[in-house]
Amino acid sequence: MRKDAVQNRERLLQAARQLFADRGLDVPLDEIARAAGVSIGTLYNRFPTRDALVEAAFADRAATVTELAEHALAMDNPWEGFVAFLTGVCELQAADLGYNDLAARTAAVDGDRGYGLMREILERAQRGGELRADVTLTDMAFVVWGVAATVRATHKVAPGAWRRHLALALDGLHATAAHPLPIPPMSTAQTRAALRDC
Amino acid sequence: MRKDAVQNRERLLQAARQLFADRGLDVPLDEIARAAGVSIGTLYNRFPTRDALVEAAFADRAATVTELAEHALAMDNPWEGFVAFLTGVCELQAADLGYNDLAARTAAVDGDRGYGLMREILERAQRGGELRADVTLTDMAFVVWGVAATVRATHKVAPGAWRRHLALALDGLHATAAHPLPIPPMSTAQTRAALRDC
DNA sequence: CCTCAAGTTGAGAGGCCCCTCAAGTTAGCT
DNA sequence: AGCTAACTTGAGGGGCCTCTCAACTTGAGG
Repeated sequence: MRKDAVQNRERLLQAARQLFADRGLDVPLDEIARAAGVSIGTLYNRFPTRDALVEAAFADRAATVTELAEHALAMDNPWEGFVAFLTGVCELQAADLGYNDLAARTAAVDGDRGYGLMREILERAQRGGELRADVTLTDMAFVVWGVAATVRATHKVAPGAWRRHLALALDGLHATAAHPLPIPPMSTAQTRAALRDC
Repeated sequence: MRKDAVQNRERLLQAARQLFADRGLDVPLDEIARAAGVSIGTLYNRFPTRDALVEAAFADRAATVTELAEHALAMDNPWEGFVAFLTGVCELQAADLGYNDLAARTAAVDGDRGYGLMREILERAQRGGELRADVTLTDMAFVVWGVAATVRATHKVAPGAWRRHLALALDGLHATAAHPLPIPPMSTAQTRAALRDC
């Protein structure tokens, strides 16, 4: 790849990250091109689809989440690790409307990457006895969807409100709170499908 | 108003209710007109803005919610009343993607109407000791936003999944689950503003 | 310095949606 | 039956966004 192409790619990614962060994943692409000081044609040269751009813009996050997960597993108290992990992910969401949108389409079940770690975090916390035994990995989607919705609604007027939402959700996941759940968890296939359509 | 105008209004409302229910609040208006067998111009004659149409289409819901609230207050067990009310509202959301969208912009704090009843339901449940004492009316927005997000994501592939989400949320609202919350509740002004921008 | 593959450009076609308004139609009164 | 205010119509202008492609420019190897 020619070096000017590399540079343009980098500028596009930076502009995209900025605009995604400020306004969510559906910023017009021509605005990103303009912000990058590059023509719309170049944007399409470097990133043939919006998804390609989004993926490239947030490529680093997978590693970040993995770090969070490892850090969580390194904590002594399994429940606190669980809480720390979810809090960490939600902090990423709250800090970036683009990632907030993306997380809602990606949550939890992305078995491919470091998310296998999430299963460990969850199961360890269950073995520790503080996380209720009847929740599944797929239930984590509810947390992410919920917090994502709260972040979207409140980021302007009450940033940080999601922390209260998350705290309430976590209390609902604590073993001491457990009442029998009305229906079985979603299958991973269902969850995957649900994530797909936003 | 001329009787053909009345008839067209009615047809439009029916078409709108159907399409809103199936596809959410942002169906193209011309599609609604087409489904009603009427021109787009007529739609604009009857309903000058999208909001006017939405409001008319869901005018009955306020009464339904009030009924739910009264029914909840008539229950012996305050907590069960609280649960029944939230479940009822969420059932409305799950049954109609349009109302699901609308609820997310309307939740809880709409002091004007029968929602004053919601405050009663909540406070009664707190006095009863089963609803944690540190939650506020504004916290109900988290439940509605969360369930709305889950309904949107899962209605096709796992309808009913929201019941599990709601059950977990409710467990988090139960007094036995209460751990200190990290931040104070949103003010009603904040909540109102948050509801405004989606 | 020359060359050409690699890269850039931006106007424009196309899609979707909103909203208007001048021309045509009709209900319902007299 | 005639009249008029009320109503309907739908083509069309406008905005916004996506995506393409023929013409142009440039980096870098020889």
